[in-house]
Amino acid sequence: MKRIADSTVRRLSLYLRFLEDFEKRGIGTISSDELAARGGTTSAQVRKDLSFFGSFGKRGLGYSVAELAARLRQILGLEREWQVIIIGAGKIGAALAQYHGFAQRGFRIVAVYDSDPAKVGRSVDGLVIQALDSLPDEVKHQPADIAVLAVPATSAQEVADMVVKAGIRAILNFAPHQLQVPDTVAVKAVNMAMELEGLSFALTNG
Amino acid sequence: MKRIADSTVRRLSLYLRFLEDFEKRGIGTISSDELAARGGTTSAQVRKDLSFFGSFGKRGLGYSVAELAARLRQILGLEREWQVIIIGAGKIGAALAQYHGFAQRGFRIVAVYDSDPAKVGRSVDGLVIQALDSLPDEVKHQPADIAVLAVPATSAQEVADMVVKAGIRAILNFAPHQLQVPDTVAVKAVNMAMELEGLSFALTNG
DNA sequence: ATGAACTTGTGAATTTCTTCACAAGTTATC
DNA sequence: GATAACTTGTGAAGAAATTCACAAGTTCAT
Ligand SMILES: NC(=O)c1ccc[n+]([C@@H]2O[C@H](COP(=O)([O-])OP(=O)(O)OC[C@H]3O[C@@H](n4cnc5c(N)ncnc54)[C@H](O)[C@@H]3O)[C@@H](O)[C@H]2O)c1
Ligand SMILES: NC(=O)c1ccc[n+]([C@@H]2O[C@H](COP(=O)([O-])OP(=O)(O)OC[C@H]3O[C@@H](n4cnc5c(N)ncnc54)[C@H](O)[C@@H]3O)[C@@H](O)[C@H]2O)c1
Repeated sequence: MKRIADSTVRRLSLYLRFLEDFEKRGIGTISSDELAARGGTTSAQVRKDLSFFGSFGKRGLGYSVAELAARLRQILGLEREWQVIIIGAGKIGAALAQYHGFAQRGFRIVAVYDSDPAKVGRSVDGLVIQALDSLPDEVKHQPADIAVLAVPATSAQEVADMVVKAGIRAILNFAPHQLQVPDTVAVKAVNMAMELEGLSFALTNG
Repeated sequence: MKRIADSTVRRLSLYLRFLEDFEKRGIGTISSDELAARGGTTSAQVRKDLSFFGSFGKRGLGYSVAELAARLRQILGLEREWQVIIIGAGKIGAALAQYHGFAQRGFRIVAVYDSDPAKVGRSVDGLVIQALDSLPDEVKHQPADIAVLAVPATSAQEVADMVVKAGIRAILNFAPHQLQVPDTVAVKAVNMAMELEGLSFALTNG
């Protein structure tokens, strides 16, 4: 199978969100044009993105909202539940642990870790904070799919190394540090400072 | 001036972070190769990115770390301080307000707004939460450059409309909703669900 | 001075991504 | 069942981003 571009995957994720919206409003079918208008893209782009995976529409009519949503969930791997652990129970880690929007989308937060003895044992949103040291054993016992890193930038690399060693193959990194991991591990970074700097650039050179 | 790609700006932001790191460690000059290794890119990419703005290096030697950092700050518009307001003093809004990493990079949080009367008047990290209604007047009085939206997705569009009307021309959106704004307004979105779905895709099709 | 070892800056080549444009298929109407 | 009005799926074209490759410049050792 041809390599799928990151930008395509991001758009699929967007399309799915729109489709769920249409589904909720009881709309049965939708055209690539309507889907494109919502996402700030073009109908050709929508059709091309979908064409990598098959043909899901009906000429003259458009796409069945329910059917396309189901296919996108399948493509994105959202038909199963993913086990997520959060490392770093600080401000951002706690906010994430308390956010129920992820569970709704099939990302179940199963554990929260921290290295600070003062935090271990407390709970966040019903989850008892575990000692970081216990991670390798815990993960052996109850495997996790995705690790969310919400630790200071200075600890991010060592925590990532530990997580990779424990066999976890996907990381969502909030620390402003470029992680070095084997290329069998998928990493996505949420870098807010970078987004702000992008806005700064736009305001300066707009 | 030629339009600069978003991907280029993101990389400049990365380079700047590495340079600051090198600066701290007392390293005086650096080659495009070393800079590239850090960011997971290539030396040609680094040089091309920089070439859009001028030539800052010395052949045979590389770049002066301090000088290049200064030029990047200038290019990105980071020589001044930007006034940032946060709208929505919930879990994520509060985490952001309490985070001092932004101020360090020149993004000064000057106000926090919320529509919930129970929250208005309380403070977060020394800032008193203001009523959303007061935003237009407050902004007239003390202009803000960037609005961070940390409100539920259902309110995001109306809040964005209000912010745009108040004259703010840059938005960082945390709500999982595609904002419609005039193209004079810069928008960046932090969409964590999308990142997680990207990881789900990678794990499924890896 | 000279040569060896580096490194930048940049056109050109290549690869990747997006848009165009249209045949082919569907539905609705009369 | 003929016609009009849509819409998909997809090669081909076009645009954009990345990588190549090398002339030109710098430093250092001898
Ligand atoms: N808070 C924000 O709004 C925000 C915004 C952007 C980026 N970030 C980044 O997110 C990360 C966390 O930020 P925060 O504001 O939540 O910080 P924080 O200080 O509130 O929390 C960090 C937590 O990580 C724990 N920790 C430290 N080292 C650890 C280790 N080796 N293993 C496990 N846990 C460890 C600490 O005990 C603490 O509980 C930082 O890298 C920060 O730069 C935060
Ligand atoms: N918390 C997270 O980790 C997280 C992660 C990803 C995305 N998000 C998104 O960020 C946004 C905020 O999430 P949260 O967890 O902080 O929610 P929250 O419910 O804790 O906070 C939302 C806040 O916004 C305020 N608010 C509601 N409507 C408003 C309006 N019209 N104007 C001003 N304020 C208003 C509420 O009073 C509340 O204080 C949501 O869109 C959520 O989907 C949050």
